[in-house]
Amino acid sequence: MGSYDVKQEVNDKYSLRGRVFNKIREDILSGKYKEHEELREVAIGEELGVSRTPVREAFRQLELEGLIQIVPNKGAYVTGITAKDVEDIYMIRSKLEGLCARWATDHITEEQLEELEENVYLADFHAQKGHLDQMAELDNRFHQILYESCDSKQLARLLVDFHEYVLRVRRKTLSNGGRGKVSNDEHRQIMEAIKAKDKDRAEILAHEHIVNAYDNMVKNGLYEIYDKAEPE
Amino acid sequence: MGSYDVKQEVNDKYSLRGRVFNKIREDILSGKYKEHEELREVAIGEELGVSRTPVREAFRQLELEGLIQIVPNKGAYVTGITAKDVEDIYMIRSKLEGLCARWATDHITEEQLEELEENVYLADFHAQKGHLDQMAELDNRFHQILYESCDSKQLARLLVDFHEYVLRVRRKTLSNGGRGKVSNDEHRQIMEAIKAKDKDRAEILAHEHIVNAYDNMVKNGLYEIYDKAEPE
DNA sequence: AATCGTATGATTGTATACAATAATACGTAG
DNA sequence: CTACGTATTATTGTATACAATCATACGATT
Repeated sequence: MGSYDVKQEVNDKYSLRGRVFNKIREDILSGKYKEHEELREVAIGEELGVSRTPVREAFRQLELEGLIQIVPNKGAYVTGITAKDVEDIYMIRSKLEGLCARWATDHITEEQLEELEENVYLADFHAQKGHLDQMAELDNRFHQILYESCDSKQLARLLVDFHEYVLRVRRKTLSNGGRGKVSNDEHRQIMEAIKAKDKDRAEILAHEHIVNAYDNMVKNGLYEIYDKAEPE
Repeated sequence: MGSYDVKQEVNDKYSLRGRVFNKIREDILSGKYKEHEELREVAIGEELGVSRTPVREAFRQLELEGLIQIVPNKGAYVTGITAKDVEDIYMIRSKLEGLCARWATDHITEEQLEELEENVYLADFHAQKGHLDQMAELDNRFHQILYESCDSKQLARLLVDFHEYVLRVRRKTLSNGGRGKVSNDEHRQIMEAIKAKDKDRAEILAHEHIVNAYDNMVKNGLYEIYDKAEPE
């Protein structure tokens, strides 16, 4: 029942092209390539040991994903994420995560629900111990389970994209200790709403969960590193 | 203020690559290439008078847009849209159109609001006359104005994508006379809510507008042409 | 007759060669 | 010294050549 691989069916990691794509993508997300940095086809090709062709194809896809911007006959540049972009994305995500939780309430399997419970309890433990890495891992997994159990390829694809996109920012915020516990409490409430088959409540809680995450981020001023204004 | 070109900034139509991409895309959307049809690089290249290279790059992008599916070393196939895909996309869109109307309420300019009013009145006229083509055109434009006036690149990009995606289906439903008038009445209500700066109402109305459009489509059984089951 | 294996052809994947465009540096004219 | 124009170089855009993979057909073997 409602469960398929949410991770990149497109661009299988084991083809050359897939590897090139994922590598460049990862390098942008991880911050190796800075904002507005120009990416040269030959340089990246040499680094990965391939010719320009696969690199160019990867560029076209990265452009569509919004990670780079290609200006014809000039070059490819890492897109700058503005503060407004971050806000917009979080607001959009909040709506979609709500919808996802609603649908998950209807379509989640026993196994998935159990993993969700387990996730919450485990995260509680790590929160007490202050294990930030495990917390981050469990947080990712929690949302991923929801994406898988909403039983919608379309929605899952969108949310996975946004989730990874937002990692560029979130990578900084999770090291901020305070919210870990609170965030997991919200996870628990969402999980319990789903368990109780209360779609409306699940949707509202999941929606608020993202809004809260954003508010927390803003409060801590964790995204000031990004452009205030539109990049040119 | 809040107004930039919502139409494909990516893939400028005037580069070769952009033209190739848009042409293939259009041919899929228009139904020239049927579902599950295999697209061969050389054949399409010859048809457009270009080599395989630009075609391949376009393919990679179309894959990411979800219009085709590339299986490594085999070929590119037009993706099948299932009935569930259509439903999911409409539900997702309904949420996002709601958000868009909310934001548009805050950021719309005088000029945009005026064009919105004009649009509604004009559409009323054409509805009475039964001018289906003009109705469709005005409907597109109505939503486009909202995308432009929501003042969010991120949201606008998503909605434009979905809107065009959904055209594959909608192309059939607009020829169905009944809803034209009702749809435009809903447009008017949305426009008036925005004019009155009532975000909550604008959001709800825009949301319901899409849900209604979907319900109408289902009622008329206009998407039975699509796969009932997952394509393989 | 059925099945397996091999050979052949078609198609995609990758690399390279060539063309077009843009950026830079330099030299000359004012 | 500045400004303009030209030459040079670097980089992208496109086409083509070659390699790898897959599908098909045919024939041999059981």
